[in-house]
Amino acid sequence: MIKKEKSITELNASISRVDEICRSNNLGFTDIRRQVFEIIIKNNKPIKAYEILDEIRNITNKPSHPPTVYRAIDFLIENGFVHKLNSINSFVGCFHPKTHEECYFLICKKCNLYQECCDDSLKDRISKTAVHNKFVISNTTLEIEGHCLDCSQK
Amino acid sequence: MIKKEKSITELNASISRVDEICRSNNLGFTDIRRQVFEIIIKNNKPIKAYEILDEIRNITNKPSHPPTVYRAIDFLIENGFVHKLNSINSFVGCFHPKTHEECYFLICKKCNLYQECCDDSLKDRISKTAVHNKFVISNTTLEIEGHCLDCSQK
DNA sequence: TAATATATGTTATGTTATAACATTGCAAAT
DNA sequence: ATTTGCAATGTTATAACATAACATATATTA
Ligand SMILES: [Zn+2]
Ligand SMILES: [Zn+2]
Ligand SMILES: [Zn+2]
Ligand SMILES: [Zn+2]
Repeated sequence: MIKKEKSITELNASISRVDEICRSNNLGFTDIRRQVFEIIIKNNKPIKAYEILDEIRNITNKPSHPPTVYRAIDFLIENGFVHKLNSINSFVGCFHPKTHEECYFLICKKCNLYQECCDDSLKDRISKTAVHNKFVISNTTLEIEGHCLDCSQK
Repeated sequence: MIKKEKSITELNASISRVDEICRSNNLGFTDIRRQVFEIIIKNNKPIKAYEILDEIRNITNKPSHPPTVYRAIDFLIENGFVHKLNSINSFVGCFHPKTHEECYFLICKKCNLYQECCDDSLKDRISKTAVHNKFVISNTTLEIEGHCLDCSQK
């Protein structure tokens, strides 16, 4: 059920969409930010900050440092283009930025593939829990780890 | 809605319950493990590993090292006595160990108080999402950050 | 041009967590 | 009673993750 691969078409669409959003919101989609976004979104699996850093170094053949990557990640997260998976200190691209506030995740421990699962009923249920506790949500981390269909059959 | 304080009675009950569970399951509730558990549960708020380490050093007046604390935490988490909050790299005591598999959390960003919110409807909704995606859950991180009633009124 | 703001480069360090190996203490087997 | 095995802890070192602080560059705009 978790898709094995995102197609080139999907990847390009994602990049274009972010490009478009940045243009129309006057956000500087600079070279570094674009590079980091592409590395994340093309990776297909959650990727770690220092892995991104390694790729940047390979691509540019210049010295790069952690703050460069973390700043780009911060920008991408702030604007909803990328999510952080707190349970595994890794980052994933968002395939539907700006369409909702929160994204929830299924993460396969075996093959590392993940899927955003943002159904409204889940969102509603979380809202209700908050309301019931008179709690005002600012952000939600929902990360479901386990095994995808393929991996649980093996 | 988030309770300000756990009473001494509640704390003692928690410690006794863990003691009991360990005894009846032949788990070694050693001095260090007990100390770490007490520090966590008495703290009332999420506590960080190195804060625990500091407390241990204060209590014992002996050199202590990170692995000591992390090993104790691992033991406590494995047995459901303590939870890790991945979104803030902190640890909290569980006030109803062994009564269910997963615990979900409301965490106030302002006053740092937290609450376990393990209602079945939320659990069911997460299960359904997993089933719908043919996904077998091994563990779930659900951490809702925001403001509690008191803090959102200020 | 000068002033301002935004982004990036660079060095250093802070924070969180674990690997690897030595030592201790206790209990079962010989 | 000694040896063996095992679980827990001690200790050193380092890995992995993240940010502070300040310098430099680049682009807008007053
Ligand atoms: Zn998303
Ligand atoms: Zn899988
Ligand atoms: Zn719990
Ligand atoms: Zn609060």
